[in-house]
Amino acid sequence: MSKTEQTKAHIIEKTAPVFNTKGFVGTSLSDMEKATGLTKGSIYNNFKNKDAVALAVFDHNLQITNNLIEQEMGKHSSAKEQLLAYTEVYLDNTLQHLFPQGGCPMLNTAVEADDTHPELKGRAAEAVIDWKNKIAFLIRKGVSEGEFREYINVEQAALTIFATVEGAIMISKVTGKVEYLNMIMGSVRKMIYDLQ
Amino acid sequence: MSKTEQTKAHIIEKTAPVFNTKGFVGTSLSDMEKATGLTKGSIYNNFKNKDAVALAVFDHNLQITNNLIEQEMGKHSSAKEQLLAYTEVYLDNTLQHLFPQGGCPMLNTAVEADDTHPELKGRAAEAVIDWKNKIAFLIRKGVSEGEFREYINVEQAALTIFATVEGAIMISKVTGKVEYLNMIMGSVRKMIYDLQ
DNA sequence: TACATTTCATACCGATCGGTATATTTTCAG
DNA sequence: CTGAAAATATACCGATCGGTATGAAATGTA
Repeated sequence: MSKTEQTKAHIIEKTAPVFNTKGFVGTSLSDMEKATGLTKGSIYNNFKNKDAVALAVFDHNLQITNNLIEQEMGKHSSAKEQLLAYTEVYLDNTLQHLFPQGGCPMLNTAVEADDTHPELKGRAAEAVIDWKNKIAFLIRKGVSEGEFREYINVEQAALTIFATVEGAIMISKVTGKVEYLNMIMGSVRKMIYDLQ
Repeated sequence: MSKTEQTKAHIIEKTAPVFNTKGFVGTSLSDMEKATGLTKGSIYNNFKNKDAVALAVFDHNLQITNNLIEQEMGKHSSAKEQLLAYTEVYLDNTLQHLFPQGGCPMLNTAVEADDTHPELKGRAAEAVIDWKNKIAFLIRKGVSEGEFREYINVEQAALTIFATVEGAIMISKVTGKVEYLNMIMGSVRKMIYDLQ
């Protein structure tokens, strides 16, 4: 790994939590200097501008989330248990441990970039659709393997599970009540069981 | 209504959509000047600072949302139909008409103020709990009137319905797909029917 | 209608914003 | 070990940030 690649990775890793807590407009270059221990000159030698860092950071945060969840899913083989593993990640507060201050990067970016930053919005939209498809794939797998009943509206079920999880994160973060997260996740588990 | 009260109302009304689209940090005083047609001097004669305007704007946006939904609910008397009216508001895009660019103020504020603005976060948390309680109240009403089955975990059901709706708004806004909103709202309707 | 009060605009404040030109240091291949 | 290239720091840019002191205009009451 060349020096440039090292520094790039360093900038991304160190600014990622800042972007995830303060948002894109809320994160200044001086914040980035503090987080990285580097100066603007150095940061701008590795990235074209703040936008470029933000986009790289989003990809990074997303990858962390995806890796964690897919790792948990990998521990199981049946569709039902893999879907349950998805909710387990939030129940155990594992994700909260990875993003102790910022919450879900997908949710944060989607809500902020919505009407302000088309490029980030596009990335967030891709990520959302990607996750919808992952959940849908698992449901279809469960159907074809006889684990779930037939005639499920797969898209609808996948979207609903995903929406409920993201809503749960918002609610529990803003109220500070972990029990809310657990209760809603209980409902999501029931949704998954009801696919049988 | 005195001049001050008129101007205050004018500032709140005109800056409300700006705050809801650009967020708190993303909205500058010059944005507020443009939106109101007033200068800083005038704005600061009516409000202590930007924070004070933002808080008043949040209350205003919340009131608009609440008024609309409660008005729709008022058209019905049974708990089930009142709950369905809650989802109807989003299905019909009525709320989108009120907030054409910004989406749900509760969601936006909750996500942004989360780790950055304790006062706004507090307001958003209150609003979230308030809505959870409103939904819970309706469910309890349905139970006591024999419309819904007994032994429902009311808090859980209320939180789940609310979380799913907010998640749906996020997903459909960022992807630009109204059909996603409609599909998830279909699931919420089913949740309500399943209370019977 | 006179006049004190309040509302609003102008002009300004220091601080910080994102970004860049340039000098200095570090890296690394020959 | 040398020297060119790359990486980093310094110093600076104009613009804008949130906020304020002060003077002009509108308001409302006696």
